[in-house]
Parts: sequence; C-alpha cells; structure tokens
Amino acid sequence: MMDKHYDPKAVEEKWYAWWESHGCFHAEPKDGGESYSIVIPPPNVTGILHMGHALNETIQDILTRWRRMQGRNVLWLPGTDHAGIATQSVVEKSLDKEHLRRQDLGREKFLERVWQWKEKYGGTIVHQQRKLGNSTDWQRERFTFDAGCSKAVTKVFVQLFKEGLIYKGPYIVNWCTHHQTALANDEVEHEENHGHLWYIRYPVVGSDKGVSGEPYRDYVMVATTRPETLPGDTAVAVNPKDERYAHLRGKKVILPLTGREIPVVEDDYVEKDFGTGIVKITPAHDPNDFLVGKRHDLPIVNVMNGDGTMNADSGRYVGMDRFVCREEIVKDLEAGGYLDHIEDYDNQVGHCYRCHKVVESRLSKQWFVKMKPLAEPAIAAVRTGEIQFVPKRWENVYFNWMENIQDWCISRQLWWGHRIPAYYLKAEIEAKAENPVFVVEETPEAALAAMREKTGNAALTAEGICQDEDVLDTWFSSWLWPFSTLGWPEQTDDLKFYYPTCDLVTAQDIIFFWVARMIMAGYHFMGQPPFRKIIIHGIVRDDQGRKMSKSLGNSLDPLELIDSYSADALRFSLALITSLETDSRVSKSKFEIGRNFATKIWNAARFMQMNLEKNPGIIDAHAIAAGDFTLDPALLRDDDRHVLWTLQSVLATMNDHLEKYRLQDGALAIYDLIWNKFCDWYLEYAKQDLSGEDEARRKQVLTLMTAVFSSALKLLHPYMPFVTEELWHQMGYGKDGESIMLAPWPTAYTPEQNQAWGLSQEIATYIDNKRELITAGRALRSDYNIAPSKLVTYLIQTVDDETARRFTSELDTLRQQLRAEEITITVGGEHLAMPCTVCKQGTIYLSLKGQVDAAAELERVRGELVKTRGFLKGVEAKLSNESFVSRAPEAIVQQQREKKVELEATIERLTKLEAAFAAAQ
RNA sequence: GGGCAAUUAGCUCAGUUGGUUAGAGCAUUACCUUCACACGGUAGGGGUCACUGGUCCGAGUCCAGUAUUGCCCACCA
Repeated sequence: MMDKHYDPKAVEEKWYAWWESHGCFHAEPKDGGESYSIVIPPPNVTGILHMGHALNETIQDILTRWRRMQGRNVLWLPGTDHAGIATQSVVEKSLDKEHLRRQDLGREKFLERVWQWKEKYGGTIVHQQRKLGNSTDWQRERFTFDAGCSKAVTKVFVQLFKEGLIYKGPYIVNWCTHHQTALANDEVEHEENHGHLWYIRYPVVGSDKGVSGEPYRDYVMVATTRPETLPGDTAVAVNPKDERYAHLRGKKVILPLTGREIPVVEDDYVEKDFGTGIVKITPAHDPNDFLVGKRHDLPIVNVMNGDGTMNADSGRYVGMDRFVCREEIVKDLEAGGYLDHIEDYDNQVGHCYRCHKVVESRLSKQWFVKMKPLAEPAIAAVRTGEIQFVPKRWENVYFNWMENIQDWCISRQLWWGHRIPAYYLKAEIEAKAENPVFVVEETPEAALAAMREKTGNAALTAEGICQDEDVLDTWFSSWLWPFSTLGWPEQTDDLKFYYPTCDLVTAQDIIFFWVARMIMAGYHFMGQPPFRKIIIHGIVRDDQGRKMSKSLGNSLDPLELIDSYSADALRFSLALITSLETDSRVSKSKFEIGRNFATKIWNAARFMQMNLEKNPGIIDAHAIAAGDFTLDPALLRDDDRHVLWTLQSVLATMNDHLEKYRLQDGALAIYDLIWNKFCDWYLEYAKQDLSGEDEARRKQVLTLMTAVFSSALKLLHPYMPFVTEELWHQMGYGKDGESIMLAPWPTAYTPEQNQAWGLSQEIATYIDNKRELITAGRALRSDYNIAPSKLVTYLIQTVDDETARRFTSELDTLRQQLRAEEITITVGGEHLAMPCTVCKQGTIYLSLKGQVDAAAELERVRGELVKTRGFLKGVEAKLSNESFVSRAPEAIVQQQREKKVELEATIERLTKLEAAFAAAQ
C-alpha cells in the first residue's frame, strides 16, 4: 500500500538515474522527425545553482518535455561557461592562501592549476542541475573552453580579422596601479569619495593680458576633480547648445603651467548645468574624454606610468606619485593665478576590489570587433520577425542598443581564456616596439609561415615569434554557443539537423551581452538565425522585491527547497508564480503549493489503487492509459461526461498556453483539473458507485477514472516529472515499465467517441449549473440560519425544458445533497413568486419555501434589467452600423444577431420577474 | 537625463481581441479528525481594480494626465 505522504527524495533520485541511464534525454538526428532544440544558457563553471537558474531551467525543461511527448526530436544541450575573470579570481584566491601570485607560477603552471580546479569543482553546478530534473542530453555536455569551442573561437577571430572586422586600437581600461593589471568593470568597486572640485582658469588665446601672476581678463573656467591630469589636456569642451560660450567657437585656450595652446571643441557629452559648463578633455585618462577626443581627432597625451607615477610628458612633475602631483599642481596653479576657487564635492570613485587602491583610467591597446556591419542583419532579423522576442516589448530594448552599438572590446589581460591568435616578432616585443608587426592565424605554424612572408625573412623560426599575451572576453566564446556546441566549424549532422535552434530562454539582463551577439554571430557565420524565439522571463526576487544576493543574505537556495519540498514542488511552484511579464517575488512558503499538490495527486492515486485492489483484474490500466478503452453509453452519467469533457477542454487550453509560452496559465489549468474537477468533484461523486453493488458501473467508473487520471498525469509531467513518473509506474500505466516521459501527449477524443458518449458543452454546463445550484442551496440555508439537519423545501425554476428534465431525473441525488424533503421543478417565469437566489447566467432560479426578501430581489432584477437593456442597445448599435454588417465576418455578425434574440428573451423574462417581485412586495 | 514596466483581496499574483456576478494560492472565520488526502474537506468573510479626466450602451481592460514604486541605459567632469 502506498504511504499517505509522498516521499519524494528517493523517488526523484531513482528516476533521474533511470532516465539518464536509459538514454531518455539523448537525441540523435538519425531518429528523424521534426527537430526541437534549445541550448542552455551556460552557467559559469564556478557557479552554484541559484533561483535564477532554477526558474530559467524549469521553463526550458517544461518546454522540452512537452515537445518530446508531442513526438518532436528534442535536443536540450547543456554545458558551462569558462567565465574568465570569475574562474581566474577563484583560483588566485586559493593561491593567496599559499602566499603565491599567479606571476610566481608563470602562465603555464597557473593554467594547469585552473584546469585542476575545473576538474575538481567545475562539476558542481551540472550535478545540481540534475536535481532539478533537467532533461538535458548529458552526452553532449559542452564547455566554452573545450577543444571544439576553442577551435571555433580561433576560427572566428581569424575570419573576422581577415574580413577587416577586427582591429587593434587604443582604449581606456580600468587599471590597478598596485597590481599593474587591467580590471574588468565588475572588478571595480565604486565608493563614495569626499573630494573637491577645483575651478581653474584657462586663458583664451588672444587675450590682452598674459603675464603670469596676474588674473586674465579673458579666460574660461573649468571645474575638475582631477587636476593632476591637467598636463594631459588636449582640449576644453562646451555643449554646442550652450549660448553662454557661443563666442568661444573656433577659439583656442592656453593650458596653464604648460603654455600649450589647445582648442575649444563642442560636444553633446558636456552637461551645460554641471560645474561651469566647460570641461577639460584628457583623452588618455578618462573614458569619456577619450571618446570626445576620438570624435574631434584630438591628440592623446599620457602623463602617467603604470605604477601611478607621473611620466616625462607631465613636465616637472615627472616621477611624483599621482596624489603628490595633485597637490603640487594645485599649488602651482594657485601661484600662477589660475586657481579660482575650490569646492567640496562628493562623487563615486572606483577602487580595486582586491587592494582598494583608486583605480586609474589608463590608455592601452586593445582588440575590437567592428559591430555595425554585424548588427545590420541582426536588426533586420528582428524587424522582419524571423526572430521574435516573447514578450514582444523587449524588441525595443534590443533595437535601442543595436542601433547605437559601439565596437566591442574583446581583449582581456587575463590568462584563463582563449588566447588571441595574433603573433609578433619576439625581438620587437622584447624591445617594446610601439607598433610591432603581427599576423593573425589559426595555428602557430601558419603564423610562422605568414610572418616569414610578411617580413621576407625565410630563416625565421618558431622561437622568433610569440603569441599575444591577452585572452578573449568570455562572451567571445558564448556568442558562438548555438552552433559551436553542435560541432561547427565541422558540417556535422547535428548542426544540419538541430540548427537553427528553436527557443532561447533567458532573463533580460543578458540581452546585450549574449542574445544580441548570438544573433549577429548566427547570421554572420551560419547565414541563419541561431534561434527563432527568445523567451525573456523575469528575475526572481525576495518577498520585499529585492534582488537575491549573497551580500543581502536573502537568497533562497533551490537545493534547500528541493530538500524540504522536492524538485517537483520547486518547479511547479515556480511555474505557477512567475509570468513572463514581471519579476517574481518568492518566499519559502510559496513552495508549499507544489508540495501540497504532489501530496494531493499521490492520495488521489492511492484512492484509486485501493479501489482497484478491491476489484482485482477489473480493468487493464495500461490499455486504458494508452487510449484503448470503451465506455458503455448506457452506463454513462452526466458527471462522467462532464469530467471527460473537461479533460478535453483543459488539453486544448494547455496546448494553447504552452504554444504561447504561458507556462503559468498551463500550470493553473492542470492544477484546477486535477484538484477541483477530478479530486473534489469527480472522485467524490464516484464514491457512491465504487461502494455500490453494480459491478458494470464500478468497472465503468474505474475505467473512466483511469483514463482521466493517466491523461492528467501526462499533462502534468512537464511540470512535475518525478511524481508523475512514479505514479505512472505505481498505477501500471506504462507497459513493461515504459516511461511517462516518452508517452505520447494526450489528444482529444474522436468526434465519434464524443458523439457515442454524448459529450458536449451543454452537459458540462449542466453539471456546472448543478454544482452552483447545490452551492446556492447551501448558501440559502446559511443566509436564513437554517440548521444543516433540518429538512426544507426548495423550488427550482429553469428557463429551458432540457435542464428541468435533467434535474428531474436526478431528484434523489439533489434531495440528498440539498437536504430537502421536497423539491419542485418548473419551467418558465410564472410560478416563481418568491425567489431567493439566482444561479449563474440567470437561467436557473432557486428559492426556499417560506423565505423571501422580495424587496432585495426586486432591486437586483431591476439592476440586471438595466444592464441587459444597455447591452442590447450596444448589440443593436453594432447591427445597425453598416460598415460592421458589411465588413465584419459573417460568423461574427450572425453571433451578434443571435445575441440580440437571446437578450430580448432575457429582457422579457426579467420583465416578468420584475412584475412578480413587485406584486410580492 | 532617456527608455521600459508595475500599481487589482491582509500578502504574492492571474485577468489573452472592452461584455453580463473581477479570479487563484497563502493567510483568515465557522464547522468537520466522514474508511485517498488536516500538505485535507464544506461553507463563508475580505476588492470604490493607485488617482483624475476622456471615448463608449458598457472600462480592471482603450486614450490623456497625475502620483508612487521598480528596472534598464547614459552618467555630472
């Protein structure tokens, strides 16, 4: 006998291992069929599973399991990202404990350590993903730094370079003067800094006075937080719309302390209302100034060394530390009469995340990809709808970024990553040549040959050249993910069959980093989109709406949730509480929904099993689950028809919801079917027959329950794979231990079956009405404070004969359920002089003999009459609108006509009622 | 500063082309430990759908404006 409470732990472990070992997740092109493929957004190899992954992967798994059951050839490809900075930092931190720096080990030894780390700990997240139940094809697991992906990366780099789309150029990076290395943006911590704004006068060239020590009459005033970079100024800038400085157009100013003449340029970057509205431009020491300099073709003067001391171009400050220099320059400016005044000023200043020294903006040479030519087809693809965002509004975000796209800086001064396949003459590098000769090739051998040709030195050996020290941005491998993982650049069967992939599921935070770039790479290298639909889901937040983060300590751990509630519960609850439209707030208790649901299903199965054990061999569960069963129409009751009909309508709704990625609605639909329709209504209804003497009827009920429940399990399987699989076997639905995950997705009954069994919307509506009638009857009792034990007399009045007939045929049941000694059923409006309650749609009226509130009923009927008349007016207006009648589809017009007739009948009925109530009053 | 979204029950959220009585889960109240399930059942309470105005026979839904909140982008030299 099954236990009262479902114990998911053992079950989930058992079935995952079973699925994996039976190759249930594995996909092969040779199996044919229509392909459905998704590549997983590869989590960082350093990562541990968080709620974001749980949501993201649950969505993908629901889609893939559903499609697989539909018979598609499904591939969901897993893998991880080598995550350059993150991984390197983790390993460097572990070196810290040994008081080692990576430089002490050297590049090769250090990389060995990282690989060791990856082998040891890199599997953490993929093991955690298994606990979620992901049906990813683990035989195809990939890593962005594995041999295949690395080959693709190198090939792409060389191709883009040869196409002229990759170039090497100057760029401002975050520079730590202590570690003497570039830092990525996320390695820079911004802290509030209590500093100053120095207001400095720059004399305008041509001014009448120019003697040092005297105030200039004609000058511009510049405000700066970094006076020490002044010797590197190569312009001052104003906003072109700033009327105050219109007279400066085309003029030059004198750079204080140096005597150099620098131009006044106009640039939108300048904020009119900040400081004086004039900015000094120091292209070598500020990223924005660098861009201004680029736009205006300004010279770049670097005044600082890598260690934060001033260099020769700073003039007399050479050798000073940058902060000493700041004080000296301010002193000199004051002495020269250039310093106007100083204000206190707070701003954000970047600090190194490791040594907390102020990060310097430093000019360096970096590699770039020209993005404009790549962006054009990618923009067109979304415009034409070849690729679609779901929800659609993200297209705006995408266009906004793509149309203003900047070149992509792809080089990183790290060791862990794909090394840039550029090769130099070793002699030139050692001599620190300004612009060393280089070649870009896929292999060192090819590079040597190319270099020999380029330099005309046939005697050049492999020792004479060296590879670029930098590695590529991690995204430079992930943007190839949809095809590099399928074997590109080889033209594999996988690639032919599964590319383009179908859906990409991700959160909005990597639309730029990843999604947009994959689209560009897809079109450029494959000539085809990487995927058709982009499903953007929200972010999982805590119950106060904050992002989950380690530092806030508000993270929910999916593994903990799986431990306390089960993976099924986590998945189902996530699906139920998240929509694509908004972020979701979650708290631990939310996951009880899924757990309780699993228990409910478990117990429904237990109930059925108990009854099957009492009737051994009465049905063939497997055959019924496979759709091979007959029902005797003579034995069918309306409640049977109702549940069969409801199952079919839920199936249709689920398909529609899943097609449109409304996973939440799908979850709700199956939840309602199983809990409310099947357990609360049908199982309760069936109890009387199951304990009855009629064996044919018992068999019929058990057949029907098996048919409905097995279909419901299938509909639920994408959401709750484990418990459905367990019950599938417990109930003997799969022949010879076949898995539910490969069972065919349910289909609607044939028209013949529907007809033979008398299934129709009318029957379903009748049962709904009956439920409502019983509820209303109970409510009436409580309204009039009548004890449940007391027998009363009900009057039921229906609008149509058919409903009256059905009620009459069930008088005994109704009497029992309403605890009535007498029930009178009539048709039409005359009888009802003492109405008390009205069921839905105004087609059934129920009253309790001797209990009337005619005044209230009169008021309500009048309200209803007003509404109905208004509605009728609208329909009439529509029908008298010529353009509607002539242009709208005939079916719609007909519908309106029918509605009109119906409304007129309703009004007539209500009018009679009104009169009856008025008389009663 | 630019853009996007949200505002519906105590809480978290649905509400698909405007349509008759606005739904769910949790929480809550009463009753029920009835032989599938108290992680349960039955019945109930709780909403001027942020505000103002507009269009319409009819607005949670469409339009305009206001307020509040959140996010993204660009960021003040």
